[in-house]
Amino acid sequence: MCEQNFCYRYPHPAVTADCVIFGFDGVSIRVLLIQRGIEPFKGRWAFPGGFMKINETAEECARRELEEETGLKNTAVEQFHTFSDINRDPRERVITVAHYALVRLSEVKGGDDAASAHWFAMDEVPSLAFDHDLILRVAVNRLKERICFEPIGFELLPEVFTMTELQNLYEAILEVKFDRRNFYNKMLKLGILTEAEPRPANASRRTPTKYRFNDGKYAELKQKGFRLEF
Amino acid sequence: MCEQNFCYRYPHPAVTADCVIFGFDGVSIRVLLIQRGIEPFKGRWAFPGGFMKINETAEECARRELEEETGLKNTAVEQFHTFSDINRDPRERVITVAHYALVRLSEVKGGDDAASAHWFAMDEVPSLAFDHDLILRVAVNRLKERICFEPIGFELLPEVFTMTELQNLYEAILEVKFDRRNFYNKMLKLGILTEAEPRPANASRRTPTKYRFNDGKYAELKQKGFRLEF
DNA sequence: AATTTTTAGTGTAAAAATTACGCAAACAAT
DNA sequence: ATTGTTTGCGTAATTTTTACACTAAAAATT
Repeated sequence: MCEQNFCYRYPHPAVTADCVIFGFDGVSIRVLLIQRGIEPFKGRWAFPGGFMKINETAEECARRELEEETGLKNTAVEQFHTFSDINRDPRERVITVAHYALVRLSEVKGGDDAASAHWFAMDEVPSLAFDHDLILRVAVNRLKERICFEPIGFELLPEVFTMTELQNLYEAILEVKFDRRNFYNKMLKLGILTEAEPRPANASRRTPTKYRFNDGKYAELKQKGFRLEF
Repeated sequence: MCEQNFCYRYPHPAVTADCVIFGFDGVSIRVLLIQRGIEPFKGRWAFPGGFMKINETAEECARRELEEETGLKNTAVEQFHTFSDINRDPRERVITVAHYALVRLSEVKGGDDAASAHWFAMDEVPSLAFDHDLILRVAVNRLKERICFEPIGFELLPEVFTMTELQNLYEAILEVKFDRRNFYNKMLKLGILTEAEPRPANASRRTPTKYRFNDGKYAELKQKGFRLEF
C-alpha cells in the first residue's frame, strides 16, 4: 500500500500540462504523439504531457514533459485552453492546461526518449487517449486563428525556404488554396522576407528564389502595430 | 485543529476559477470587483471567484462563484487564460482558470451578495489582490481582440441603443476614435442591426435612430464564414 | 532523342473596400 | 438671439484585393 502523504482539508484535483506539437512535412500538417506505455489507455496514442510538480508553472511543466517524452528541448509552448471535464481521466479528477508549439520535424531525434513518439499527418491521427481528440480539435482551430495574425508558420519551415513551400504551409494549415501570384505579392509586400542568397546570374527559371524570415523587420513592423492577414 | 481528510500520493495544487466581468457606463468600460472580507488581502479588491469543487468544471465553478458573490445568474463566461505562478497565493499553491464575461451594469442588483461588489472604471481600478492586476491586463487584451471578430459588444448595451452609443462602446474598448459616418456605414453594411422602431414621421433630426442587435442575421452570416472587423 | 508535363517568374486591369470629408436642421445651453 | 453640439445623409479619391496568361527551363515520359 502506498503512502498518501499530501493531505488537504478539501479535495484537490490533479493538474497536468499537455503539448500539442505541430510539424510540417512539406505537404501536410503533422502532430507529434506518443504511445502510452501504462494504463490507463495503455497502447493508445496521446499528447506528450504529465503531472505538474508543485514548484513549477504549467508552462514549465509542459516543457519538461515534452523534453522527457520526446527529447525536444527549449520549445516555446503557448497555453491555449484548460480542460476540466469531470471524468476526463479515469484515475482521479485531473484538469489539464493544454499547450501547443510549432516544431520542425527534424528537431525530433529518434533517441531513447522519443522511441514511442511519432508524427501523424492530420488525416491519419487515430482515436486518442483521454479527451485528446477534443484537445486536438481545439488546438487546430487555435492554430488557424493564430497563423492569420502572427508569422508563426516560419517556425515550421527550414530557415531557408521557397515561396512555394511557404504557400503550401499556409494552404495546409488553413485548408484553402491561394492564387500563386497574389500570394507572392502579398508576402513580399509584407516585408518580412529576405532573399537568402542573391540569385546567381546563371539561375534558370526553374531554380526558385530562396527566402528567410526576417525577425528584425517583423519586430519593427509589429511595434508600429501591423497586421498580418490572409 | 482541522481534519485533513483528502490525501494524495503527490502534492496537488488547489484550483480556483476567477471572473473578470466587464460593463459599460456609456462612456467608460468598467470592471466588477469585490472587496475581500477575509485574509489574505483582506480589504483589497479582487475578481469574483473561488475554489473549484471536485465535481464541477472550471466554467461551472466560475458561474457559481459569480452568482454567490455578485448575484449575477446564468452569465456566459469564457475562459481566457490559466495562471499558475508558484507564489500567486500566499496560502498554498493555487492555480486559477480566469474567465471573462460582458454584463450590463443594470444586471447587478444591489443585494446582500453584492454588498461589497463595485463597478470600477478602468482608470480607477486600485491595486488588486493576488496577481489580479496581471489577470486584468490579460483580460483587457483579450477583450480587445475578441470585440474585433465577434459582436460581443452588444452584451454591454441595453437592448435598444443608438449608433452613437455603439460607437462610444467600440471606442472605449479599443481606445481609438472612428469617423462617425464611416462607423455608421460600416455597421449598417454588416447587416446585423435592425431599427428598433420605425422612425416616427415627426422625428426631428436630433432624435437618434434606435437599433437593436439582430441575432438571427448574425447567426446566418457567421455560418457563411463572415468577419466582423474594425 | 523527341515530346509532354511541371515549375518559377513576372504585371495589369477591374472590382471592392476604405478613407476623408461638408452641410443643414434641431435642440440645448448661454 | 447666439453659440455650440448632435443627428442624418452621400460622394469622390485612394488603397486594397482579386482575377487572370504567358514564357523558359527542367524533369518526366514516350
